[in-house]
Amino acid sequence: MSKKTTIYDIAKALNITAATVSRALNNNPRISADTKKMVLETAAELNYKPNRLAMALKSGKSKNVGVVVPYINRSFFSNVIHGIEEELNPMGYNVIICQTHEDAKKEADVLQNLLNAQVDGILISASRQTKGTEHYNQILRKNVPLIFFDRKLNVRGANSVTLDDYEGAYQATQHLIDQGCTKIAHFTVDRYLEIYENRFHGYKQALKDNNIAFDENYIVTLESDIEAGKDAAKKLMELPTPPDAIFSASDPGALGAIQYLKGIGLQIPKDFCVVGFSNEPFTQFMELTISTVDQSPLLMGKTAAKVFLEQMGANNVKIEKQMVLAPSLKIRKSSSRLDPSS
Amino acid sequence: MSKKTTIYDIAKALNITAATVSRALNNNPRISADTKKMVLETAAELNYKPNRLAMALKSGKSKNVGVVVPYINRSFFSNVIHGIEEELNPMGYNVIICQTHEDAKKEADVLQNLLNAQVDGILISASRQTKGTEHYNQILRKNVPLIFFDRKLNVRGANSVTLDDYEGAYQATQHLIDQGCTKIAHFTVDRYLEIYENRFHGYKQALKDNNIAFDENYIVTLESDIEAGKDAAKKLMELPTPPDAIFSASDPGALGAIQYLKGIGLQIPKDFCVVGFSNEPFTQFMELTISTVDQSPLLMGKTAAKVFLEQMGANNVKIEKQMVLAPSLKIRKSSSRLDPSS
DNA sequence: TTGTAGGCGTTATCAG
DNA sequence: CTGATAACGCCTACAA
Repeated sequence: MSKKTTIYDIAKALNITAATVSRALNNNPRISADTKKMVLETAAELNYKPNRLAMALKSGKSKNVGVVVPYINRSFFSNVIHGIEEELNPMGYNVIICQTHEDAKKEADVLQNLLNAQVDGILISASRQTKGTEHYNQILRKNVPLIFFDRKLNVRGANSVTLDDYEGAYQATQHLIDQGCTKIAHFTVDRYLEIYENRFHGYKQALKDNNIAFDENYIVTLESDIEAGKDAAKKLMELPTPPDAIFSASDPGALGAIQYLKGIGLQIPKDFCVVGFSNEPFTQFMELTISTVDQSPLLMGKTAAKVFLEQMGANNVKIEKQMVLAPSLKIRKSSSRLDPSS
Repeated sequence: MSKKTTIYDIAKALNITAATVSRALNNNPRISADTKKMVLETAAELNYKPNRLAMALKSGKSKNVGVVVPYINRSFFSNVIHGIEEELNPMGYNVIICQTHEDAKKEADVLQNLLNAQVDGILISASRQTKGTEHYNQILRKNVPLIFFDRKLNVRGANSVTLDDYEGAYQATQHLIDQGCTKIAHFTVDRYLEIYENRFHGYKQALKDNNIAFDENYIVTLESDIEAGKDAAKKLMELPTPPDAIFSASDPGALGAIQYLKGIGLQIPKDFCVVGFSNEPFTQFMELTISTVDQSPLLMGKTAAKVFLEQMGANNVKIEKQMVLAPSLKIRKSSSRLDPSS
């Protein structure tokens, strides 16, 4: 029972040839109903399962796609992956997941590895350290579809599915202004990445549209973690004119800030308002729930997957699609002065 | 540049045969240093990359392993996967991740799918609905190593890496008793699964060892989510003799209970102590940090991966290993009457 | 409708 | 040390 049964075993059992078995199994019209039935029956009896490796080698299609993310254990990314799988598994694709740990070298490695594994496509959210685009061109040169999601780089021939980060940041900032905040600081992460750059611009534009002067001192660049958020908030509060609100491009940054501000006796949202970005689960679990911008990761994953499927469907026609999803501001306690409902 | 270069291309370029090229590439001793050098050089020039599919078909080893979990977007599981990848990627394995959504049928499907994809092994945390073990036997019959982690079922020939849930529960309960609690309730999830059954027994034994009577009314079975936790806490507090502590087998359950208890005016930990299980990230982010039992998911993943590698190393020798990891109680505010630090 | 033969890219077993 | 050949499991012209 250890040896796997092949189409040859079926052929032998029926005194026919493997080619005929293959046709029966593939709904090839050039076969009689009788033999087809017999083949199907004995295939079931012998518990035949096709060897995907052989099919892949023959067809040049592995039915595997690579998904590359900085970290798998981040709510946003694992939910995007969830969306990708939901769309791709029913179409017979398996998903190979790789992490870059925000390391450009590691990213190049896993991409090469995926290429060697003959994946049919690659969906990727670029690592923060990635600067060049040569790895990506190499993928496209091999005619492997490349789809960026969330963190894109500008690569000709690649598709992308991103959030309208500008709009999300604009809404978040406008919301803070609507709450009566006038000295709004901004936490950014890495403006080399479009997503953070766009959030910065959305923030800036909202200030401008409300005739609030932009103050460079209110911009802090920090890692996306709680400790960094605390430090950054401390730094801001030591300014001659400390801010009265923070729009953070990351949720952990927002949480750290909140913890620090409460620690020095400020009341949120009465004295100070905070809005984050990403809608990480913990933002809802806190007693003081945190306002944030939802990125609909599930939808992003599904959309990226659909773009890939289109690409596969289009015979040799190169599609170059840039999709942008709408953000959704979640107003919660950390910024709700006017309407204090959850 | 679209066509991939094969060993034949290298052979042609050097006027030698593909077999020789193969030997050069594989550190086969039966080859001259000269030709080897030339092959390596032109391989680099032509940008040759081995086709893993072909190697897989030839060798019968795909260098892929399947990892099956209920949900990928749960901190515990995504960290286990993280650990698995960290161990397996350096050994040249790719990880194919599948989700069951706690659905036994889906689980059977993905397992079959992984088998068809010729994975070299399967690491799995069983879905809650899975009752039979026939799918698993089928895997073992094909000589594909099967390693359970966390949620195991008893299958002969399979390996497992689990947490000492009994011990974790015992420690948690003993800790509550040490805080002066005497009427300790228990939230369980699904006692068909060993992990929950063991947590239940650990809880029970700790009571017994402290001469506290076991009360069936204090046992509530609920889904692992916040709303269910609230409902369950409500139910408990409506008992003639409500409890003064809860040991919850899940963190969301503990959080829901805390939210309900605070809602009715109880002070935690002064009036009521709560301990959860899993050390989900949010348990540390709350203002009222939640005591919980850490399952060291990263270590669990690495350990499961190592068991797999051992299995692959052992030539035809069947190993059947049951590894048990030690739990680690994290004492936080939700149960710290005596030492109010952290 | 079915059989034959060749090939996908690689490696292993023979000879030479 | 190197070359020829077969094989892994499947598919597909082409021929019968």
